[in-house]
Amino acid sequence: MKKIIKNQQINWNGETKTFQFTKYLIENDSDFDFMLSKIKESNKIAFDTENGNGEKDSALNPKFARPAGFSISVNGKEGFYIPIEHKDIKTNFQKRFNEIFENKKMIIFWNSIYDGAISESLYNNNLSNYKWYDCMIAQHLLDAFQSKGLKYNTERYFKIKQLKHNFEKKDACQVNASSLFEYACDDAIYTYLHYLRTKEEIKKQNLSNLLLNIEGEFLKVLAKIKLNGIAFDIELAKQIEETLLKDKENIIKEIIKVTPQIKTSKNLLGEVKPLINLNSSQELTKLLYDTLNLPVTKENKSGKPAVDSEALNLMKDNFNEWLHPICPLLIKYKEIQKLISAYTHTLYDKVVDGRIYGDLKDHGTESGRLSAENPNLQQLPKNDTYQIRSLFKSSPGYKMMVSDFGQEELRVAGVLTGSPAFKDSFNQGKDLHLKVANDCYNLGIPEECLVETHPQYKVYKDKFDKQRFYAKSINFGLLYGRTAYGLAPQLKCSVEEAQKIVDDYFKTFPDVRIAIDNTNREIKVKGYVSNMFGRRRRFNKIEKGGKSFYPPSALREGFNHKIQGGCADILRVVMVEVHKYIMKQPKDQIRILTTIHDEIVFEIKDDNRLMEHTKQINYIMQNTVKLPIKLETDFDIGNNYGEAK
DNA sequence: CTCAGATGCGCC
DNA sequence: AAAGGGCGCATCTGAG
Repeated sequence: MKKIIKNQQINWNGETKTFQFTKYLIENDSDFDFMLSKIKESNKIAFDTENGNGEKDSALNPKFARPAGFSISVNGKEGFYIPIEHKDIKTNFQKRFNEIFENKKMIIFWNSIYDGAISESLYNNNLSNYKWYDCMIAQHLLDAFQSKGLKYNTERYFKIKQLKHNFEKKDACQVNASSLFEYACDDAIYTYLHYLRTKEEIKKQNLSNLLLNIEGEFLKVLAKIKLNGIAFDIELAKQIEETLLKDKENIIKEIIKVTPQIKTSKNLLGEVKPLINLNSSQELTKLLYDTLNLPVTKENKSGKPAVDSEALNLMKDNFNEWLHPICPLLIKYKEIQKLISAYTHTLYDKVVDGRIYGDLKDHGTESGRLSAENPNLQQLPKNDTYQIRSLFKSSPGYKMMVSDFGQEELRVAGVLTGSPAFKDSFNQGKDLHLKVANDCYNLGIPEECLVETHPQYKVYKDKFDKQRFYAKSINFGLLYGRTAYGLAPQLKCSVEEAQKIVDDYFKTFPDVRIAIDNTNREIKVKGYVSNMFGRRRRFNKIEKGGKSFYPPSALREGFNHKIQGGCADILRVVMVEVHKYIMKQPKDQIRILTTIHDEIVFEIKDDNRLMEHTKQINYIMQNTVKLPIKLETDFDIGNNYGEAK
């Protein structure tokens, strides 16, 4: 058994201390038995894996990676590396994987989604019978601002640089275990040390329940989702791409036709090409405002004339006629160009065995929401003419079922403010926006007619359409901290009139004003706000002119955090319960494919239990988190994401 | 060449 | 003092 002993100075609780680290390479069964004897007393174990590229995809995809080996530590002093497949050694230790976890209660990870998925995919044990403590998520709950890498945080907190290892060809399997094991052991050792470092602080900040019982369980669901992937229709994607490219060429021709000022060139095939790059906002600025002399309808963030679709859309005269025919054509061009660049080759390049394995990140946002990447499935266009969503389909023999919470943020806002108008509306099936308009502007609509199923409801809704629109604007503005200044353009009125509308609103619903003021006070006194699950969002003061204060954006973000972050944690709790239900069914009966903030996407076997599962899942979504305002869901079933909404 | 910032745009 | 919260990503641009 190879062994490395090192004494190293690290920062521990603010003091420099000398730690002795011992790192072992497990080479045979007697080494393995020795390791088991060394770890048997502990019920917690830090765990990390090293993997090579599989035949189909990179090591970063747990479904297709190849196991190189894994490392463990039960005390932050000794680390063991258990090799599986390396240039210099190949073992069958996969078969002894489960022995390592005997008598253990908690697994400590740095990025449990990955190592949890690897465990299930490559070691046939998804580790879900144990508690999970993910140090990366702990770190995120304590400090959302800083980077979340293990090495970065080791250097930051322990003031020591972890070993670097250059994987030849980026493939751990092609490296000798004898040269890799010290590096690999360090990952487990430092993961354990980060556990020791974060756990007291987590407790002190009342984040234990959130981290261990909510996040810990939810990460198991995310690991499963990662392995599931989602089926993608490559053939259809190529068809759509062809149409898009053809439409783009036609639009360009039209643009050239109506804008003779654009210089063109002919290539060898005789095709006419514009000499302007329509994707360059800089060149568009010159064209629109210098060459064509169009009026500036909107400025971008840095005060320069905007050339986005919104600016173009405003280039109309008093009779609502376009000031120049290029405007609508450019709007169309931008839409097509966006779809081509984001949803054709970039998507089907990611397909492995017919599926896309994107990432849902549990630590990507300050508000507690999930973020999605590679690709970002949270921003697939909706109702576009090219039907991009239909590219994502259910597996053969399955239906796609999508269920989303209706008006979730407004409901949580109602809970937060305790406003009877909100509670009353949602619990009795009333139209909240019309109810608010009725109270605010004394419309005199009988209360019972506000119920959406009442025969007179539609009549009143149409009659007071404008007032309802005002109320709706301000209800949604509430979620984002919108002021009269921002509300005015939307309501097409002056700032003074908008201010009057806001004042009327707060006069009618004082609870809302109080909730906002309380949040403001919370920020000033504590420097952070917490949502209903204890998740915090922290704020930094700014220094200006000798004064130190929280910027106005902090208030908007703080109030929004309670709502948006509250919804995000409701989703976590709900998905954990849905996942438990799924685990009780026969294998692969139901799969969670992804989630989009207030929506969960499933595929369910297309048999006689499809509707039963659908109803059960929706029941769980509505009833797991009990609030004074009930949660409701809507679902759709189809063969692809376009059909299932 | 790489990289970061700006711009713009898709979604909840 | 700013003037709507939360994201990811394609593309262009200029700097090094």
